[in-house]
Amino acid sequence: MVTLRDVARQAGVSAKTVSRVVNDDPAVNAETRDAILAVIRRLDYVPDHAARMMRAGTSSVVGLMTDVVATTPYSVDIVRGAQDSLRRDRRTLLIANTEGDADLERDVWRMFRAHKVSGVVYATMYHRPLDLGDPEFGGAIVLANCFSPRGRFPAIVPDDEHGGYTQAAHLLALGHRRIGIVSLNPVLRASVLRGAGFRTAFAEVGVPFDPELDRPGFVGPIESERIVAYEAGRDLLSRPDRPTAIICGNDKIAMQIYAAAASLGLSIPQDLSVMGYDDMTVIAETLRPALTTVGLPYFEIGRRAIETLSAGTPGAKAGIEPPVLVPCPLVERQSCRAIDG
Amino acid sequence: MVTLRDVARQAGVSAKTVSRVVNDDPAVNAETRDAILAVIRRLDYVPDHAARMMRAGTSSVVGLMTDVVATTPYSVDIVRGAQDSLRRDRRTLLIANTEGDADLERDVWRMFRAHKVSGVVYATMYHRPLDLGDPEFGGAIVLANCFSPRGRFPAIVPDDEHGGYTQAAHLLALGHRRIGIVSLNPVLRASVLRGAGFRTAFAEVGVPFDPELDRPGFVGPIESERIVAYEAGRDLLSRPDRPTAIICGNDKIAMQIYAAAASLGLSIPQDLSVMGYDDMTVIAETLRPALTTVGLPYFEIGRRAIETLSAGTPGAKAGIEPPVLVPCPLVERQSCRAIDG
DNA sequence: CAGTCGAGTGACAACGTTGTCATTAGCAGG
DNA sequence: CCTGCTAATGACAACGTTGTCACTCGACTG
Repeated sequence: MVTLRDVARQAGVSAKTVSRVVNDDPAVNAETRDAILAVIRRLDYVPDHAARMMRAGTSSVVGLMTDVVATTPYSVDIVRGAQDSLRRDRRTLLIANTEGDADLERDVWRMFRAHKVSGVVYATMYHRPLDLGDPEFGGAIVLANCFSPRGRFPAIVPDDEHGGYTQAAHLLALGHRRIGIVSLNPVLRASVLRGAGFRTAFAEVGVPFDPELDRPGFVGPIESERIVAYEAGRDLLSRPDRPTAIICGNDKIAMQIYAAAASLGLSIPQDLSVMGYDDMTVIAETLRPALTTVGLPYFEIGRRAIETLSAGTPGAKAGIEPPVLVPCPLVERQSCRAIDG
Repeated sequence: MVTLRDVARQAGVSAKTVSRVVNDDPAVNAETRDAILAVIRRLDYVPDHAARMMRAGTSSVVGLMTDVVATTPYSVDIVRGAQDSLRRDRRTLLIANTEGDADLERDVWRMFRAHKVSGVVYATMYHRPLDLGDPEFGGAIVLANCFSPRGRFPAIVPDDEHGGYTQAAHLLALGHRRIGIVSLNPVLRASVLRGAGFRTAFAEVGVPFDPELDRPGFVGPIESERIVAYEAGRDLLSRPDRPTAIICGNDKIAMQIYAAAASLGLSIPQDLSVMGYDDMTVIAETLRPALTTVGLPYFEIGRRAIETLSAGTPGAKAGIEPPVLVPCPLVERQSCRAIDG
């Protein structure tokens, strides 16, 4: 292994001078610097992270803790977003997931302490409140896709309310007035927020919100919920005054609405416009016609989480700060069209 | 920060003795050990990773390098599998992705060296050959979901050939004889291997392989390919001698086959059995009827990769060793049924 | 009883880096 | 010429841990 001293010996300078060059200390003669850089390249010297970390008392590694990665496949974009942001200053990501186990979580905090990570992002795989307890962690903590009830930690979450508004507003702008809703499990925060968004949009154009047209697409306790969007869709679409558009709680629901429409001989978007949520490309781009939907900005959430960390919130905040809301963009494809006449 | 010396002082012993306790060295008096453990718990002492790493010259961290995480959402299960295996010996995962950029990849190798990772898993997001060049990395390297052309590194890959065999054999066992195929982009290795699997299964029951019934579901260069499974499906299903079952290259293709069948008034599984591949639960469990498919064992691949690392292959192997094949299990749901008569 | 052994423990150095402080040379101002 | 200054560099210690070696103290062997 090539060390600072090896480089120093080869370059005929002291270790400290090499250290200065490595750390971009301006107090080094230009010629000396060039000579040392040449030796570094020749020997392919890489500074030892362990030694730096020991001296510095902190490391260039950021911890990422997740609950369950499996549930929504695209939520890993939080990880990609975080990495994208870290790469710029050559920092890296130490990842651990807790699988929802409290003991494991405590171990992970300990491990993060052992590694002297400079900060921790706690990311959940669906948007929810999170009580972090007291992690006894010295560095900064940022929540991604979740938020602490009393606002103790900075949090970055998707703007579900505005996302719901976007769904409804787009269909209303296309002239739809009878709009069905097949929503997420109502226990989910996202479901509640989006509902509020619908209502705002409906109210803005003076369309009454008809509870008859609002059905849950999932039933049962979360984690073991069952999707019933197909039945809900058939039900809505069999009504004499069937809706001309359906807002879905996610793209899976939309997928079943497509099937329900097909089973009743209805074509999308001629007879029915469908609006999804999540922008799971696997579904949205594969459906025929491709699905117009609202995206979950996971990548951006991950990126912002790291930036918030770097901005340096030292430890838990005493005051209450509301979560940062990241907008959910409309992704237009072919499943919505303007209503005739 | 609580150090070994703090614990030692509190317990009235030397630092070395505490070190022994922390490292499960048996040469410590039982009472001394208990006393020290009590102090450790009381002070919540966590051994400093940096210092250990510096002494040891290696760390308990394993590097995971990926090309592009985004493409297939479930391939992140490789990460989960790896973590599952690492957790047992309290090791952790340092993750970096290269986004396919060679410069970035070189940086990542350097970073891994700086961190003295004990080994590296290189995971690709679809099954493909990978030429690693000469990473100048001292530790063990294992490939996951990819393999080096000359077998220089141990590799763990899905057994696509047997997966293809499984798809065909299951339908043949149900009595199907006219079986259509809508396959992956033929440039993919998986596509070739599975094709060989089909042929074996067909040959075993003496059914001729009809190239007329074999259509690509994707066209165009990879990364910008276009899915045409819907058209391929309608085409196959409009034939006078239409197949009674269709084998799909993945679950997205299956999804379009469902749509194609619906557009022609055919019901699944009464009129047509459909067999997927990948077991993307988002699709397979949401389709009506739920999709019978073959799973990609990403979790297991990740787990085995770590185990292979731990088994300790020191550096690159000179000899050629074939990749380890992990079976792709049949996941039965409701989209295939026995043929009448 | 002297010598040997093993169990238990501690002193000390070393890992690679960087902060602190000291040192040198060169130069401007008095 | 001396003082005070800056730019450039180096000597040294310290970060927290653990391997090496040495030590003590009973117990056992011959």
